Amino acid sequence: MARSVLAQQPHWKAFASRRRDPATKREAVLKTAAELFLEKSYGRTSLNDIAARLNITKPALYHYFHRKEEILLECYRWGTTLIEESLTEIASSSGTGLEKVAAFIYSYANVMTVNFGRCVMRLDEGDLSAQALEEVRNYKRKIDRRLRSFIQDGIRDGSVGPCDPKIAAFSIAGAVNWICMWYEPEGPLTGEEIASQFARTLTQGLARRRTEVSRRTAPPGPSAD
Amino acid sequence: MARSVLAQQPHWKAFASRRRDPATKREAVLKTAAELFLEKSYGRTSLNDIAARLNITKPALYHYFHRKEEILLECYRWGTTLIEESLTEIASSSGTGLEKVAAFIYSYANVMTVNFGRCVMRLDEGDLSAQALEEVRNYKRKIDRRLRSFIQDGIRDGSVGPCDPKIAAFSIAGAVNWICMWYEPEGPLTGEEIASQFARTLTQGLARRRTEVSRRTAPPGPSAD
Amino acid sequence: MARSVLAQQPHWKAFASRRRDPATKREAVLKTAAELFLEKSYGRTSLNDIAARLNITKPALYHYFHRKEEILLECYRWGTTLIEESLTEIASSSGTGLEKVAAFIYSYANVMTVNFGRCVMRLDEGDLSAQALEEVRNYKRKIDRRLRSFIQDGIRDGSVGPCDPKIAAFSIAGAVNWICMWYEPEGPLTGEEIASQFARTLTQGLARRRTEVSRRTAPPGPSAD
Amino acid sequence: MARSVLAQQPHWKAFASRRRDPATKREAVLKTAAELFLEKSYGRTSLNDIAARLNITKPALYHYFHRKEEILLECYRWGTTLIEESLTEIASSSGTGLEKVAAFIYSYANVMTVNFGRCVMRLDEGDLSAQALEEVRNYKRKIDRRLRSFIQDGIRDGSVGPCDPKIAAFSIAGAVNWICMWYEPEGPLTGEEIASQFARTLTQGLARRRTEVSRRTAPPGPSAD
DNA sequence: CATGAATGAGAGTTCATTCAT
DNA sequence: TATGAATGAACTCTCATTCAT
Repeated sequence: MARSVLAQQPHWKAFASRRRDPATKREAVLKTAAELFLEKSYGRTSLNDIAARLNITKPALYHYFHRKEEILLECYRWGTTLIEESLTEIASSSGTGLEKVAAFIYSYANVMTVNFGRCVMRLDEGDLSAQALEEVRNYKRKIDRRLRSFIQDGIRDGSVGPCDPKIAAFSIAGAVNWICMWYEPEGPLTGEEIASQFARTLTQGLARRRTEVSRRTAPPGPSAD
Repeated sequence: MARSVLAQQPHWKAFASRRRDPATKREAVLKTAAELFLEKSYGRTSLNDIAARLNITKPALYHYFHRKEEILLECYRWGTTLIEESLTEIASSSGTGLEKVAAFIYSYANVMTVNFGRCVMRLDEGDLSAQALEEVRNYKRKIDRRLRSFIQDGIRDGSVGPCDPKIAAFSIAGAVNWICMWYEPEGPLTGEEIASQFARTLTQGLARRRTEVSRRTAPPGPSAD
Repeated sequence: MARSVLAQQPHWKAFASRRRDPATKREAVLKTAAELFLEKSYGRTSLNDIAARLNITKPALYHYFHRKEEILLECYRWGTTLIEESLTEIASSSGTGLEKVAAFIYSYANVMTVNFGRCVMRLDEGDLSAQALEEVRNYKRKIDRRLRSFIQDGIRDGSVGPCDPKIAAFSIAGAVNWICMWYEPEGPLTGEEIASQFARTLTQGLARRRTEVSRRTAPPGPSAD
Repeated sequence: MARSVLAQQPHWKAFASRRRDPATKREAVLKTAAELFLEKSYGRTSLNDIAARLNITKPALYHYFHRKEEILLECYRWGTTLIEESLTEIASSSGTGLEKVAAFIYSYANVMTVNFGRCVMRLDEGDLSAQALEEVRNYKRKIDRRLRSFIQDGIRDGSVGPCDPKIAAFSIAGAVNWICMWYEPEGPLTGEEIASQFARTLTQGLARRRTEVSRRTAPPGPSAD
């Protein structure tokens, strides 16, 4: 199983032939850009860098995007779409609030190991124009609200202990968001491992439980035991 | 109680007179730079921006720093010094591993609400030269090792449940680090509130404890109850 | 006969059309730069000066050279190539040592009246990077060694009187090098005149010969008598 | 015998005490500046460089000179004075034209091994203001005229063979001037050696004389035989 | 479609020079 | 007399963006 991005089809192959789906090429630009933005930040990534890695010339990029910032915004959009998809799935599922939180952590952590997902939380919002910033901020607020509502569900149904949902949501989301800062696709940890461990640590806490038998809230997905 | 930096003496006052303690001026440059770096990122902050906010001209900055990057590195250093101080204090204290972890979270979270502390975790390492990067990375590794050792202490002494210390440390540190991304000095939450809530949420977990009576590991500092 | 550079096609004509041989344009940049470097020195010649004389803008120069110093180094290279060509021709010719020295002076003096040749000896080596300096110095050493070997040939074959070849070479090379300091393409003296007179003065000396009949070592090229 | 400049009293010692002849200090500035101008060129020598080598501060220099260029001009003046002195001495002496030429070469070469003398011929005239340039050019013309007149004397009295005095003067002056480009005070050759060898090579020429007996025009100073 | 060429704006940095103490 | 501080002007270099082919 090749987890390496480089081991996959390199993105510039999409530009090898003149006759190729323009959508495919656009996507190739986006994937390459995301890679570079994560490697060197948006500001230090020049259009030349992107073009060079795709084996095309700089102005060719302008066939697919009007401005540099548009590339950036599109990266955000792909990333947020990924998150959105898993969130709506969880919200519609049944279970206790704590179970939903655990599911949230698990699937959100997974997204944070994918380039587009990492972009959403890692790239500097200051590079977005006012309008684009609005869009992205809205989106992030939505995620936050979802997580808080899961926690409140849990408080209500008794699966979550008493706490300030706002701060609790910040701590959980922060832990997961931070994954995008240290995760390396080539590294020793798989997304699965991280996701399930995070789900357990954050819901159960570090402190030893009185009785370790009664864990009703196991993380979804492959059990890490 | 003025929590706002802007409510304090504005930094440019340090440059009001020509003969003034140079150390004070240097510090004023640093504080202003930190502010701007957090507002707009290092890359988008020009020396002109810093100078303008201090009511001086760009080349005047070169009396206090040799290169722009030196300002950045110095911000990192002030921030890491803050962290270091509280860390050594905790390490030398007695208590269970879990208590140390809680103390770590509490005091680290507080640092993350101070500009220099925020710089350490929020600014983009890619802006540092190879050598400076080495220095900063070393420092961060040290923090991570400390936290892991506290967790291992806890596993040994039974205060912490079984877990992978590496991933657990990542999740806790991540949650706290992320504070620097959303915390606003002007915002509604004080550093204290955040710190104590985080310490509890992360050590005790979200899930309701079987019996809420037996919490032996209360966070240090003012109780948030 | 137009000896003036300015009377020729002005270099900026190469930039009249957008699609034009890039090599031609690069060469035009180089010739213009050489002119300016000789007029005002490298340090006082700004990229704007060069661009202005070519009727283009400053950043356009970066299509042809990566750094300002690269322009300088390339001037050196064109100049040294000119010298090299004539030197290898002489070295392979037959004749007494003195004849070779005379031929050296003659052809070297001619090069010193050409802009690129003048650059080699007139421009300040301190403007070169360490690596480029190495390259240029190597080259100059080679010239010096060649001249010394001709003199030693002459001492061996009896055509040159007894002397320290090192100092003799310095004096001859110095006289010729200095041409680049006073020669003006627009001036009254042609390269030919200078070259042949120099060849005779330096080989025969100023002092009147016992018998002016037996000059076996006439300078090559058109006789100046 | 310490030929090294550095082995002498370092120039900054002149500034060790507050009470010191201002003229001495001015001279120290000048000597230091000359050193640096020769090492790094005028353009690359900053006032800070000069001040640093003298262990004083930059604005202190403005007590002795009004503008940077004034320092430069003064270096030229000290140098030209040195040349002037020896020239008038020679002109007033009796002897054949060739003897005067030889004496000229000998003493001029010696000046070219002294820092202020080197400055005159090595520094870039383009750094002088229009007015200062006029002054220096005038001076150089005077030297040239002197040398030409010696040669013409020689042609008239038969000690010099037939030649174009202008070009002959250029070649001789050039050879000597060039000394300032390669001479190193720390190097293996003394000024004396260079001067006497140059005088002989340039007057007698490289070619072997029919009879080496009849050299009537020996160089002045210590014989190099 | 695609590209080489060109540009305008702006960055960090250096430095001679002046001001205020 | 001497100095630390400050400035304005200049320079090299980078880059997103547009034009012309």
